[in-house]
Amino acid sequence: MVTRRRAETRGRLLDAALRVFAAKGWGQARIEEICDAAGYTRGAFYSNFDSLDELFFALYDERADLIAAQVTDALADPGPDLHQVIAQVADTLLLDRDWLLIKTDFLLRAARHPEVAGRLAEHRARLRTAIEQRLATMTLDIPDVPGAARAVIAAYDGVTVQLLLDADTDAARAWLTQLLTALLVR
Amino acid sequence: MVTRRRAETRGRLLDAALRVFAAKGWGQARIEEICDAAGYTRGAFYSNFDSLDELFFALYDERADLIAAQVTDALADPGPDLHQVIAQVADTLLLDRDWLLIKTDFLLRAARHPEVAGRLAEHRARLRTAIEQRLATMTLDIPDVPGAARAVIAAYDGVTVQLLLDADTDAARAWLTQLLTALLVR
DNA sequence: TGTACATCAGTGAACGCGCGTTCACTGATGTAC
DNA sequence: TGTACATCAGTGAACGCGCGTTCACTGATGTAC
Repeated sequence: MVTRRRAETRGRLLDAALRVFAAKGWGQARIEEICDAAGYTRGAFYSNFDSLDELFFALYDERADLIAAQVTDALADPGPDLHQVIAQVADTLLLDRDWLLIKTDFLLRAARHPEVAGRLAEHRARLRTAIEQRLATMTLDIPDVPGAARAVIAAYDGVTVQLLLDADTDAARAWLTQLLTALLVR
Repeated sequence: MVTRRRAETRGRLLDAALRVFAAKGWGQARIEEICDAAGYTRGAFYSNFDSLDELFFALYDERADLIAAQVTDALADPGPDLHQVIAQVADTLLLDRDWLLIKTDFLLRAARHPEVAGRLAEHRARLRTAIEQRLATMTLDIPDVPGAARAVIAAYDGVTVQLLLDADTDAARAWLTQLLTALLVR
């Protein structure tokens, strides 16, 4: 049984980790820094996690679930208009620059350590499936739905790079909307 | 004056750094590991560079110049056919997974440390300009050339993510070709 | 071309700091009566 | 609801390893004659 105190400590450590990992990046984030940010000493960390990697993975899983749920949610709304759907996707995917930073750190880990790649692949597959299902129910004819879904993901990844560089979320959303329109509206 | 010996050592350290940085990533690459890979001891490193960052930046600048020159070169060839140009761009940009890994490390550094972002922005601007110039001379009418060039970059970035994950260069090229065709051929 | 000398480039042992990890401890939390 | 006790969660000092950095050194390279 997990006591309330324990769950709270774990939660605060995860929240602090999100901020510290986003700011410093995996490999530069220090255990003590995360504990400080969460208001604990290092022992609290070792009482809840075996290693920074475990914390990083827990954090990734937690946020990936959250994002996937948000996207699925946004897409479940049966808006009849493709432009509306595109705007929804753009808004939902580009919410949080901190998450994009962490996700990119994770991408690099997956690229360098194939045994880690599964987690990321799964998350991407979930997003892709949600998008596919939405595209399939559009009134518009999309000849190659799986291809179109992959194109949406590629556009998202491409715009992510730009957003990481210029930190202009509004511009990124407009840009993603424009790209998706070009890709999906023939 | 830089002696031949010195230039060779520097070159070997840069070559070794490319491999080690690609394999381990910035932040995990150790000075000793790079020196070992280059066939030197740590003193050689300190005789040629002040810090790992300086080496990393030197490496980035060197490769960025090389890639920019290759792209400019490939695009200078006045192939009359858009499809041909697209294939050339796809082949030239997705040559070297090691470079993509390092570039993505650099992207994250730039995202977290704006004072570093200039170098990357400059490199991207060079690529974009080369693409713009090529698109402008096409016989086809492209209504928004700067926008199309940015779309090419976004597609490249998006496909890069996929290539980092699955390490399938051929698939990535085919995929980039397909995306560029969808974006440029209306 | 050969020799002698000066300078330079890379060596590798030594030092020390940052940080991960451990552990005896204490105050907080939950349970039994 | 109050008290006594047991267990648990987080504390923080201490340890030690990995690795960045220094520096006295030596063999390599280049120059002068």
